[in-house]
Amino acid sequence: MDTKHRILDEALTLFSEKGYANVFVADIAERVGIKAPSLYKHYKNKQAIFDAIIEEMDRRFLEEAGSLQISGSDAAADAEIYKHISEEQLIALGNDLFQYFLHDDCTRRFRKMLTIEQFHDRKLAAAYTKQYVDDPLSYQGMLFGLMVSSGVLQAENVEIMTLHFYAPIYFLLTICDREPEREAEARKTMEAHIRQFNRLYARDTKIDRKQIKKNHRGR
Amino acid sequence: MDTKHRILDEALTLFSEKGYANVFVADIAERVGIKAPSLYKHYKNKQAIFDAIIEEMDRRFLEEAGSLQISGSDAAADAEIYKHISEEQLIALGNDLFQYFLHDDCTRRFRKMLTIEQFHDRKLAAAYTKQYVDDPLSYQGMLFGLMVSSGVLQAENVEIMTLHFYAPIYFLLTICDREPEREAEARKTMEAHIRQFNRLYARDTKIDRKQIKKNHRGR
DNA sequence: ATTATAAGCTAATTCGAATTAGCCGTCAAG
DNA sequence: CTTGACGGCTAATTCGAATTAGCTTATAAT
Repeated sequence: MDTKHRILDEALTLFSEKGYANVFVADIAERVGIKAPSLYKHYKNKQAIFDAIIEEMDRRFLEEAGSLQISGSDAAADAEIYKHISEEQLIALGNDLFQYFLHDDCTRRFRKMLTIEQFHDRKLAAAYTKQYVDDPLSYQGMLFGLMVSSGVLQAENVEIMTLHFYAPIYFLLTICDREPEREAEARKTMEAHIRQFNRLYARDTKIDRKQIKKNHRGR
Repeated sequence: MDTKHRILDEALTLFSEKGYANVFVADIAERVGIKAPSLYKHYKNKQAIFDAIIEEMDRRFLEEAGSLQISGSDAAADAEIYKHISEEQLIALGNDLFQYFLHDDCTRRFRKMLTIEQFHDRKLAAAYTKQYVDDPLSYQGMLFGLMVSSGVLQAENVEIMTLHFYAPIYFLLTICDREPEREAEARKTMEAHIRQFNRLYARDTKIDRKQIKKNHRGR
């Protein structure tokens, strides 16, 4: 009864490496440890395996929607935290994002598969955009909105600020997907990115920083 | 004699839409206006067509290496220009990049093809990284280096500054590749991005701006 | 004029990969 | 005990797409 699930798992691995069209049903079967015809006891055909993966990931995505992106904790708690954010916390946020996207095996393989298949049909394109563009921007935008309104960050256009935070992370991520050996370099770059981001957007000048510290203590 | 070239052109179009494996030799032939077997008078087989595209684009890329990214003019001239850059020129630089990447039909189709095929073999991965990561960063890094040393921009880490400029543009580009109907929105976002980038990185405060203007007149 | 070559076509051929047929063992429910 | 459904296997079958064979015409060089 677990076979059905293992098929999805191995199929996802293969699809993410070679793309749907280059994976043979027999390859998937072999990985699972059965023969190709046996697969058909579990799925109507090859396409059905693909569709099941999409469905499964959709489900998983909805489940995780609450705890989204950031390590544990609910939105309300996040809100409190991000009103008093420090540079180190910002870096932690970036690392969490990176860690989640790169080392959650499921998301990593799924993202690679979508990267390959995104031009095949509008559904897949839309899924990609939602997961890796609109949702991260909207969630992080919310966080940065809080930081701006609580005076931690400058009152610049928040959407662009979010883009400035997220786009470099996304960019580094795609590099790692393509050439995993560049991950260490990418991590360093990301930390430098966030430190510089913070330097640029934090309420500036040494005087202002003191002001902020006062504010913090005051609460 | 032109057929040979038209085959590459139509093949590139199809590969960029469906990926190599999903394109039939007969599809390419039909587009060209011949029958499938006739293709073999020009190329040994399907793979050879793909390889020829890669070669051709490599060649084209080397040719354009001089006039790279930016509209006309050689590096020396660029150097002079970018010592005195204004916000509007920065926006023009972004627009040029965008225009080139999105609306040069060849690069657009080639990029989409590489996006689909990048995980198939290290050669393709390397080509992608070179064209859309390392080369743009190194060229733009050179420009920003000039701007920093001539005092137009703040003395922040230039590599990260370049990342902050380019990553959002790359990000918007991938959105447009996937969903071309979002291009207008992306262009607006890009302009806002560059204005905010400039606000963040330009030698700041009104006093400083005056200082820069003086410097400009002085030369 | 003759011939070689280039470039096209139709009609095979080949071959690989998805899918189907039909058989078998296991095991839980009755 | 036996039966049926579940999940696996081997041996077809099917089918689609790449490639090859072999013929034809046009054109350019000898």
